[in-house]
Amino acid sequence: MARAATTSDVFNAIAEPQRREILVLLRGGERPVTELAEELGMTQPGASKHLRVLREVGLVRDRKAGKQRLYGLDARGLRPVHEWTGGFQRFWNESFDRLDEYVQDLKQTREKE
Amino acid sequence: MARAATTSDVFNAIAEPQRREILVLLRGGERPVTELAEELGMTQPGASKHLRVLREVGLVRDRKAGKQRLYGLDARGLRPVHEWTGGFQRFWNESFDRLDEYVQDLKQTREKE
DNA sequence: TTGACGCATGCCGATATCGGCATATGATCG
DNA sequence: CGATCATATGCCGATATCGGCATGCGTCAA
Repeated sequence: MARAATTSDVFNAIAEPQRREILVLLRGGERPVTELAEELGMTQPGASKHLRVLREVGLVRDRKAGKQRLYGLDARGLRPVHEWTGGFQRFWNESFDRLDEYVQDLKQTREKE
Repeated sequence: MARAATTSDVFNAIAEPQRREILVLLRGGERPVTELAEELGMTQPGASKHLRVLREVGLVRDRKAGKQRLYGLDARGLRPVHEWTGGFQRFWNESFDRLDEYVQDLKQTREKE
Protein backbone atom coordinates (compact mmCIF):
# COMPACT_ATOMS: atom_id res chain seq x y z
CA MET A 1 0.00 0.00 0.00
CA ALA A 2 1.18 3.48 -0.73
CA ARG A 3 -0.20 6.87 -1.36
CA ALA A 4 -3.84 7.25 -0.58
CA ALA A 5 -6.72 9.28 -1.88
CA THR A 6 -5.39 12.62 -2.96
CA THR A 7 -6.60 12.73 -6.49
CA SER A 8 -9.81 14.00 -7.95
CA ASP A 9 -11.39 15.86 -5.16
CA VAL A 10 -11.86 19.57 -4.99
CA PHE A 11 -9.47 20.11 -2.10
CA ASN A 12 -6.70 18.60 -4.14
CA ALA A 13 -7.65 20.47 -7.28
CA ILE A 14 -7.32 23.85 -5.59
CA ALA A 15 -4.09 22.89 -3.85
CA GLU A 16 -2.27 23.86 -7.02
CA PRO A 17 -1.54 27.58 -7.25
CA GLN A 18 -1.84 27.71 -11.02
CA ARG A 19 -5.19 26.04 -10.90
CA ARG A 20 -6.38 28.62 -8.43
CA GLU A 21 -5.22 31.31 -10.80
CA ILE A 22 -7.18 29.74 -13.60
CA LEU A 23 -10.33 29.76 -11.49
CA VAL A 24 -9.82 33.40 -10.63
CA LEU A 25 -9.40 34.30 -14.27
CA LEU A 26 -12.53 32.41 -15.18
CA ARG A 27 -14.55 34.61 -12.87
CA GLY A 28 -14.17 37.13 -15.65
CA GLY A 29 -16.02 34.86 -18.04
CA GLU A 30 -15.42 32.00 -20.39
CA ARG A 31 -12.07 31.74 -22.09
CA PRO A 32 -10.32 29.49 -24.58
CA VAL A 33 -7.30 27.48 -23.49
CA THR A 34 -4.74 29.50 -25.38
CA GLU A 35 -5.83 32.72 -23.83
CA LEU A 36 -5.62 31.27 -20.34
CA ALA A 37 -2.19 29.88 -21.04
CA GLU A 38 -0.97 33.19 -22.30
CA GLU A 39 -2.39 35.27 -19.47
CA LEU A 40 -0.86 32.96 -16.88
CA GLY A 41 2.45 32.54 -18.61
CA MET A 42 2.23 28.83 -19.06
CA THR A 43 2.37 26.53 -22.05
CA GLN A 44 -0.77 25.44 -23.81
CA PRO A 45 -0.38 21.79 -22.85
CA GLY A 46 0.21 22.87 -19.29
CA ALA A 47 -3.00 24.83 -19.24
CA SER A 48 -4.89 21.95 -20.83
CA LYS A 49 -3.73 19.56 -18.14
CA HIS A 50 -4.74 21.81 -15.31
CA LEU A 51 -8.08 22.40 -16.95
CA ARG A 52 -8.55 18.69 -17.19
CA VAL A 53 -8.12 18.28 -13.46
CA LEU A 54 -10.51 21.12 -12.82
CA ARG A 55 -13.02 19.59 -15.18
CA GLU A 56 -12.78 16.19 -13.54
CA VAL A 57 -13.70 17.62 -10.17
CA GLY A 58 -16.44 19.70 -11.76
CA LEU A 59 -15.02 23.16 -11.15
CA VAL A 60 -15.04 24.09 -14.81
CA ARG A 61 -17.10 23.10 -17.81
CA ASP A 62 -16.15 23.27 -21.41
CA ARG A 63 -18.15 24.14 -24.44
CA LYS A 64 -17.26 23.96 -28.06
CA ALA A 65 -17.35 27.23 -29.87
CA GLY A 66 -16.35 26.57 -33.43
CA LYS A 67 -12.69 25.91 -33.64
CA GLN A 68 -12.23 26.84 -30.03
CA ARG A 69 -13.21 25.31 -26.75
CA LEU A 70 -14.41 27.71 -24.13
CA TYR A 71 -13.85 26.97 -20.47
CA GLY A 72 -16.18 28.39 -17.90
CA LEU A 73 -16.43 28.40 -14.15
CA ASP A 74 -18.72 26.13 -12.19
CA ALA A 75 -18.02 27.28 -8.68
CA ARG A 76 -20.54 25.08 -6.91
CA GLY A 77 -17.81 22.65 -5.97
CA LEU A 78 -16.08 25.33 -3.94
CA ARG A 79 -18.98 25.60 -1.60
CA PRO A 80 -18.07 22.52 0.47
CA VAL A 81 -14.59 23.91 0.95
CA HIS A 82 -16.00 27.21 2.06
CA GLU A 83 -18.29 25.47 4.48
CA TRP A 84 -15.64 23.16 5.82
CA THR A 85 -13.30 26.00 6.61
CA GLY A 86 -16.27 27.92 7.97
CA GLY A 87 -16.59 25.22 10.58
CA PHE A 88 -13.43 26.60 12.13
CA GLN A 89 -14.47 30.19 12.15
CA ARG A 90 -15.06 30.43 15.87
CA PHE A 91 -11.65 28.96 16.44
CA TRP A 92 -9.74 31.52 14.52
CA ASN A 93 -11.51 34.20 16.49
CA GLU A 94 -10.49 32.54 19.71
CA SER A 95 -6.98 32.07 18.49
CA PHE A 96 -5.49 35.13 20.09
CA ASP A 97 -6.58 34.00 23.52
CA ARG A 98 -5.25 30.55 22.87
CA LEU A 99 -2.02 31.99 21.64
CA ASP A 100 -1.74 33.85 24.91
CA GLU A 101 -2.20 30.64 26.85
CA TYR A 102 0.47 29.12 24.71
CA VAL A 103 2.91 31.91 25.33
CA GLN A 104 2.28 31.60 29.04
CA ASP A 105 3.07 27.93 28.85
CA LEU A 106 6.25 28.61 26.97
CA LYS A 107 7.39 31.01 29.66
CA GLN A 108 6.69 28.49 32.38
CA THR A 109 8.55 25.83 30.48
CA ARG A 110 11.57 28.07 30.14
CA GLU A 111 11.56 28.99 33.79
CA LYS A 112 11.62 25.33 34.72
CA GLU A 113 14.76 24.64 32.74
CA MET B 1 12.60 21.84 -14.17
CA ALA B 2 9.84 19.72 -12.69
CA ARG B 3 7.20 19.90 -10.10
CA ALA B 4 6.44 23.33 -8.77
CA ALA B 5 5.28 24.84 -5.52
CA THR B 6 2.84 22.49 -3.90
CA THR B 7 4.47 22.02 -0.56
CA SER B 8 4.05 23.85 2.68
CA ASP B 9 1.09 26.00 2.15
CA VAL B 10 -2.25 25.66 3.82
CA PHE B 11 -4.12 24.66 0.68
CA ASN B 12 -1.81 21.72 0.27
CA ALA B 13 -1.95 20.79 3.93
CA ILE B 14 -5.72 20.44 3.91
CA ALA B 15 -5.74 18.58 0.61
CA GLU B 16 -5.06 15.41 2.57
CA PRO B 17 -8.20 13.81 4.00
CA GLN B 18 -6.51 12.45 7.09
CA ARG B 19 -5.09 15.83 7.90
CA ARG B 20 -8.54 17.33 7.65
CA GLU B 21 -9.77 14.69 10.05
CA ILE B 22 -7.04 15.58 12.49
CA LEU B 23 -8.06 19.22 12.39
CA VAL B 24 -11.67 18.30 13.01
CA LEU B 25 -10.72 16.19 15.99
CA LEU B 26 -8.62 18.98 17.41
CA ARG B 27 -11.65 21.21 17.53
CA GLY B 28 -12.53 19.12 20.55
CA GLY B 29 -9.39 20.25 22.32
CA GLU B 30 -5.75 19.40 22.63
CA ARG B 31 -4.70 15.81 22.22
CA PRO B 32 -1.52 13.74 22.31
CA VAL B 33 -0.29 12.03 19.17
CA THR B 34 -1.14 8.52 20.27
CA GLU B 35 -4.72 9.38 20.96
CA LEU B 36 -5.13 11.02 17.57
CA ALA B 37 -3.59 8.04 15.86
CA GLU B 38 -5.90 5.67 17.65
CA GLU B 39 -9.07 7.63 17.04
CA LEU B 40 -8.30 7.93 13.36
CA GLY B 41 -7.11 4.39 12.90
CA MET B 42 -3.65 5.25 11.79
CA THR B 43 -0.20 4.39 13.03
CA GLN B 44 1.65 6.64 15.43
CA PRO B 45 4.37 7.52 12.93
CA GLY B 46 1.69 8.28 10.40
CA ALA B 47 -0.02 10.66 12.74
CA SER B 48 3.28 12.30 13.63
CA LYS B 49 4.07 12.97 10.01
CA HIS B 50 0.73 14.55 9.27
CA LEU B 51 1.03 16.64 12.39
CA ARG B 52 4.40 17.81 11.21
CA VAL B 53 2.94 19.09 7.98
CA LEU B 54 0.14 20.80 9.85
CA ARG B 55 2.65 22.36 12.21
CA GLU B 56 4.83 23.61 9.40
CA VAL B 57 1.96 25.53 7.87
CA GLY B 58 0.90 26.77 11.28
CA LEU B 59 -2.43 25.00 11.59
CA VAL B 60 -1.49 23.25 14.82
CA ARG B 61 0.81 24.04 17.68
CA ASP B 62 2.37 21.65 20.08
CA ARG B 63 3.05 21.94 23.72
CA LYS B 64 4.97 19.68 26.00
CA ALA B 65 2.98 18.21 28.81
CA GLY B 66 5.27 15.99 30.79
CA LYS B 67 5.98 12.86 28.93
CA GLN B 68 3.44 13.73 26.31
CA ARG B 69 3.19 16.33 23.61
CA LEU B 70 -0.18 17.92 23.19
CA TYR B 71 -1.29 19.15 19.81
CA GLY B 72 -3.77 21.95 19.54
CA LEU B 73 -5.58 23.76 16.79
CA ASP B 74 -4.53 27.12 15.43
CA ALA B 75 -7.21 27.73 12.89
CA ARG B 76 -6.14 31.19 11.81
CA GLY B 77 -4.45 29.76 8.76
CA LEU B 78 -7.78 28.48 7.50
CA ARG B 79 -9.15 31.94 7.22
CA PRO B 80 -7.45 32.73 3.89
CA VAL B 81 -8.91 29.56 2.42
CA HIS B 82 -12.34 30.50 3.65
CA GLU B 83 -11.97 33.94 2.16
CA TRP B 84 -10.59 32.72 -1.12
CA THR B 85 -13.48 30.34 -1.66
CA GLY B 86 -15.81 33.07 -0.45
CA GLY B 87 -14.71 35.09 -3.44
CA PHE B 88 -16.65 32.65 -5.56
CA GLN B 89 -19.82 32.74 -3.56
CA ARG B 90 -21.81 34.77 -6.02
CA PHE B 91 -20.78 32.38 -8.75
CA TRP B 92 -22.10 29.28 -7.11
CA ASN B 93 -25.40 31.05 -6.64
CA GLU B 94 -25.49 31.96 -10.29
CA SER B 95 -24.48 28.50 -11.29
CA PHE B 96 -27.91 27.20 -11.97
CA ASP B 97 -28.60 29.93 -14.48
CA ARG B 98 -25.27 29.35 -16.12
CA LEU B 99 -25.93 25.66 -16.17
CA ASP B 100 -29.15 26.38 -18.00
CA GLU B 101 -27.32 28.43 -20.60
CA TYR B 102 -24.95 25.57 -20.96
CA VAL B 103 -27.71 23.04 -21.50
CA GLN B 104 -29.27 25.32 -24.10
CA ASP B 105 -26.02 25.47 -25.93
CA LEU B 106 -25.70 21.73 -25.84
CA LYS B 107 -29.11 21.35 -27.42
CA GLN B 108 -28.28 23.80 -30.16
CA THR B 109 -25.05 22.02 -30.86
CA ARG B 110 -26.84 18.70 -31.16
CA GLU B 111 -29.45 20.10 -33.48
CA LYS B 112 -26.78 21.37 -35.82
CA GLU B 113 -25.22 17.98 -36.21
C1' DT C 1 -8.61 18.03 -50.22
C1' DT C 2 -4.98 20.39 -48.13
C1' DG C 3 -3.27 23.40 -44.91
C1' DA C 4 -3.52 25.94 -40.70
C1' DC C 5 -5.24 26.58 -36.29
C1' DG C 6 -6.83 25.10 -31.44
C1' DC C 7 -6.52 21.91 -28.25
C1' DA C 8 -5.73 17.24 -26.06
C1' DT C 9 -2.82 13.44 -25.17
C1' DG C 10 1.26 10.56 -24.57
C1' DC C 11 5.76 9.97 -22.99
C1' DC C 12 9.65 11.30 -20.14
C1' DG C 13 12.45 12.95 -16.27
C1' DA C 14 12.67 14.94 -11.80
C1' DT C 15 10.64 15.11 -7.62
C1' DA C 16 7.21 14.85 -4.03
C1' DT C 17 4.01 12.18 -1.41
C1' DC C 18 2.15 8.56 1.61
C1' DG C 19 2.28 4.29 4.29
C1' DG C 20 4.96 0.87 6.86
C1' DC C 21 8.69 -0.50 9.48
C1' DA C 22 12.60 0.00 12.40
C1' DT C 23 14.95 2.92 15.24
C1' DA C 24 16.52 7.24 17.38
C1' DT C 25 15.42 10.81 20.71
C1' DG C 26 13.42 12.59 24.87
C1' DA C 27 11.24 12.44 29.27
C1' DT C 28 9.73 10.16 33.51
C1' DC C 29 10.12 6.97 37.19
C1' DG C 30 12.14 3.50 40.12
C1' DC D 1 21.73 4.75 36.01
C1' DG D 2 18.42 1.75 33.68
C1' DA D 3 13.88 0.68 32.11
C1' DT D 4 9.87 2.29 29.95
C1' DC D 5 6.60 5.16 27.76
C1' DA D 6 5.65 8.94 24.13
C1' DT D 7 6.97 10.79 20.04
C1' DA D 8 9.97 11.92 16.05
C1' DT D 9 12.80 10.56 12.31
C1' DG D 10 15.00 7.85 8.68
C1' DC D 11 14.67 4.71 5.04
C1' DC D 12 12.12 2.21 1.56
C1' DG D 13 8.80 1.05 -2.04
C1' DA D 14 4.90 2.33 -4.73
C1' DT D 15 2.77 5.83 -6.87
C1' DA D 16 1.29 10.44 -8.12
C1' DT D 17 2.42 14.94 -9.69
C1' DC D 18 4.17 18.64 -12.68
C1' DG D 19 6.62 20.64 -16.62
C1' DG D 20 8.37 20.14 -21.34
C1' DC D 21 8.24 18.31 -25.74
C1' DA D 22 6.33 16.08 -29.69
C1' DT D 23 2.44 14.64 -31.84
C1' DG D 24 -2.40 13.31 -32.57
C1' DC D 25 -7.07 14.81 -33.63
C1' DG D 26 -10.79 17.69 -34.90
C1' DT D 27 -12.44 21.93 -37.18
C1' DC D 28 -12.51 25.55 -40.31
C1' DA D 29 -11.06 28.05 -44.59
C1' DA D 30 -9.35 28.25 -49.15
